[in-house]
Amino acid sequence: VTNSAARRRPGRPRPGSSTLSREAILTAALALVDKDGIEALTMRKLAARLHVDPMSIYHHVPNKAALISGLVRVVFAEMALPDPAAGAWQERVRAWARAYRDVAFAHPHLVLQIVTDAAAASEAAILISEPLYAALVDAGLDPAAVVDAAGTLVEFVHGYALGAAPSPPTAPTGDPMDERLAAMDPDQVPTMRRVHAAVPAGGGFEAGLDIIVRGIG
Amino acid sequence: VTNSAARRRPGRPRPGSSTLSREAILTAALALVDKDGIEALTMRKLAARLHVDPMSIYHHVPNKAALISGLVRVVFAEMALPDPAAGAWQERVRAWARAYRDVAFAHPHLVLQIVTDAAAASEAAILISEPLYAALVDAGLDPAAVVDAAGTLVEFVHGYALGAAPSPPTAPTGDPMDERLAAMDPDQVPTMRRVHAAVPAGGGFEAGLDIIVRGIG
DNA sequence: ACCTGAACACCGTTCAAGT
DNA sequence: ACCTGAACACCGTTCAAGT
Repeated sequence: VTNSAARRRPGRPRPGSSTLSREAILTAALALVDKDGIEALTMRKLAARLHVDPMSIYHHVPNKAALISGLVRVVFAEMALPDPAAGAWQERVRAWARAYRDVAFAHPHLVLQIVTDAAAASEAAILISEPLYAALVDAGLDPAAVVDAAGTLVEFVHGYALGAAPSPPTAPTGDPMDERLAAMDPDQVPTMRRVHAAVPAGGGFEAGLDIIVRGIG
Repeated sequence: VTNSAARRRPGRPRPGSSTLSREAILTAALALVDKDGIEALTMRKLAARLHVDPMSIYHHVPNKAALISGLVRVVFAEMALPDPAAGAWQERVRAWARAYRDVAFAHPHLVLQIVTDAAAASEAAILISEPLYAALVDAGLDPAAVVDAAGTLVEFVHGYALGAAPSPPTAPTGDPMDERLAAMDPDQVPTMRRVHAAVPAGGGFEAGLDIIVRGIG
């Protein structure tokens, strides 16, 4: 799918020779991001990977922002939708949330973009929500409650995925929460110290699902 | 707090003349970010604002990542903690969530950093959580339930704040959800169309709080 | 000790030139 | 039509030099 690295010459490629395409660009970009992180996604590095002049990319993608939102679109399209009508609504809601979380987890270096572009994102992002809405309607909720429940769940998944993602380049490589807590004046955070001493970790994603599903019903 | 713009000369500043400081740098950086967004925060632009050579900043801040995490720290320290023991636990939890959300809303261009750095962040981020933990303990929850409830709430606020924040530079300027939904094949998203036709907007933040508080109790 | 300026190794993107 | 390469206007950061 790339031009020959050995002899790269200007001009329209001869017919039959492999040609650059939007799809090839997106595939290579996603591989680059998955391997080396979003900050490694550079028009120049991407071009090198495709054995192409950096500027060639601009004939298939208007700019870098469009490239990244194209990646988000690809990732959404990959989401494995859970079986639409299997089991009680509670379990369908849970299955949907796990599937959505797994979209983000499948591309940890892209979580930030997935989460922040989701609203403005593609058809794919909307398509994905249909089974969630269906499960909530089957729960007997009225339309307003469906919208609220879906929004709450989505925002929880977003927050969770972001927290579990690898830190962005700007983030400080902080001590784990427990160490930091241990170093603080106990009088300032008495409840937190007591609670965290008893239960260091917490139930994570599933515990959050339990709370939200219970709050919906 | 800045050196004279008119005649900027090398060498140690004469005693008495105003001097660069970490605090002055953070203040100027936060003002810059609040006004023009995070992508406008450049060591060079920041230096220009301080009437200083770009490299002078590096004597007070090790690098740009540390500068940004310093901003997050400043913002957390600004959080107005709700009155610790006022009212029922439900209302205290709600008040805490609103206060935390408002930290993010006070600096919309910094939401991404606030949300992603929160875990690894400062003492301030931990201090802030104490009243939430206290309210949840007063609700009669055991330690494991406290950790789970706090985590769920925080992740919801993170997701919500991120969704409400101004789009990052990479995000596509998407059509609003409703337009996009209207343009899609009705057979693909029947439930969503029906629900959104009845209730376009949803209850937003407060609706989410209702669901989570109910799920906790 | 603290600030400066040139320099290095990068960026995204425009534009004219190739075939 | 599609790819190229030089060029422009930026970046963050190192390093030696100033006082």
